[in-house]
Amino acid sequence: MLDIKLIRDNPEAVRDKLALRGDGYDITEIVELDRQQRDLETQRSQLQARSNEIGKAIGQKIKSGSDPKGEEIQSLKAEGNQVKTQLSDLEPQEKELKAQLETLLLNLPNLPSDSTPIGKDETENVEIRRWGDEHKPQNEKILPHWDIAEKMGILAVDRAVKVAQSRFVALLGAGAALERALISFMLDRQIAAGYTEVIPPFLINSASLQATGQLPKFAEESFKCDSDDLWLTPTAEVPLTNLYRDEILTSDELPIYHCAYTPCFRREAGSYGKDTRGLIRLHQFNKVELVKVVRPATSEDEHQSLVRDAEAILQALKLPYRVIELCTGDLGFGANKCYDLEVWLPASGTYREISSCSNFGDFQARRGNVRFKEKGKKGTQYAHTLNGSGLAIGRTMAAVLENYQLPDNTIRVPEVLQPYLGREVL
RNA sequence: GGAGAGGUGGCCGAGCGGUUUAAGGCGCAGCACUGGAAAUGCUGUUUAGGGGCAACUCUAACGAGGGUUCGAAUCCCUCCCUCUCCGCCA
Repeated sequence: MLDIKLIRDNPEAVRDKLALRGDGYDITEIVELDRQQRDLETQRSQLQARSNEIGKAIGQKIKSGSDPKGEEIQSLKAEGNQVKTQLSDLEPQEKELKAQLETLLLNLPNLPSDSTPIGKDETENVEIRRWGDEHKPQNEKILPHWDIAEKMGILAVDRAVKVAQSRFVALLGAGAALERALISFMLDRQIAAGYTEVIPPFLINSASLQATGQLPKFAEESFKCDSDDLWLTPTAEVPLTNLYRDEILTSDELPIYHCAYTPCFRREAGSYGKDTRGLIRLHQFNKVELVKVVRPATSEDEHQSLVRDAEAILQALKLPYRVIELCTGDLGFGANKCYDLEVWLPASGTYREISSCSNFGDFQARRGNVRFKEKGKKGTQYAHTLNGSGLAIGRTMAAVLENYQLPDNTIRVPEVLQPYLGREVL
């Protein structure tokens, strides 16, 4: 959520920044509603003050022996009633304005950072660096990961669809073992890099989803448990960031680094027909996520190191990848700056997103009321939140199945995974 | 799921219709005392919004939301959460 004071004081600057994301964001109504709301608030609090005076005066007069039925008190009561009538007229108006304002603000995306490249859509994203060209497999007859997996008997698609529906899979035998090895490996690495592991709830309430930005705008992307105010987690970003919702942290608690393995559930609405085969786009997938809660002054550096922590996994697995910086037109709703890591998938000859590392600034902290207090300083400040995949497991599995494929339809196990799997070939 | 008890400031805990402007304690910070410390004393110690250049000032908040009243932490209703016992359960 953007700071209403920022919008109030610099509407033009906010407008210009939002325009970099594309059309359709208008703050005119927000500015106007804010003005009306403050007018009403001033009136209301003056009436309230008078009402408090009257209440206090009656109390004192009764205490000092006045007749509660006497004329003096009766006329005060009459005035109290009159004030109350006026208040009961203003209050609902102000409430309504506040609710409208809140809705508009919740639907407004974050402002892109000054350093985010300007562009209209994904075609104008910027490649920052590339790693591991020397590890790209030279074999030209590499099977897509779904073919090799079915040949190996480690992936059951049709049977999983029978159990759930399309875009669900089951892993068997070495497939399940590889998935589990990847999870353990990634967690171990990120813990060694300084992240504290968390196993959070996988069902999440609405307030949490609103804080991180999935609600209200993107309700159709998540699975909801109908009879409860609970949703299946779309990413561990939500439960991890929300651990600190409505808290005032002390400055020595920051920075907070968390990593977590969770399954992730997404409806993938609007992507019918896209990536229908394999492990790329599923309603349920596993992910190891990184989340940071930091001081504002450090968040840009923390963002860079977060990206490096995610990259370290790809490097350890010797999977070729590139780092893309998203342009203003492709930036996610809550991010002010974002890098995607894209892994090389040789069967299709493309790079595919395997991690997305975003800096949210105080956008989520404001929605979720995550604040901290600097020792010796007055008042509180919003923390900055960041997160990134470290990494998406299913897509990593796909990348391993393709980049480590051997001509005899077996898979060489990446060196760093061998201790987890106890073998060199699957 | 059944029965009961609760939810008050950073923490403990009193208050159960009117100087509560939330007692008292603990903790924390500053000052005094001290060679230094402990102990002691004094002072201070929430958050958010509005107005003001500022000093300051008004409003709101006692789990959440409604209601009764001139006035609600206190009474009524709904919901959420915690604890205890019983049942069920990995």
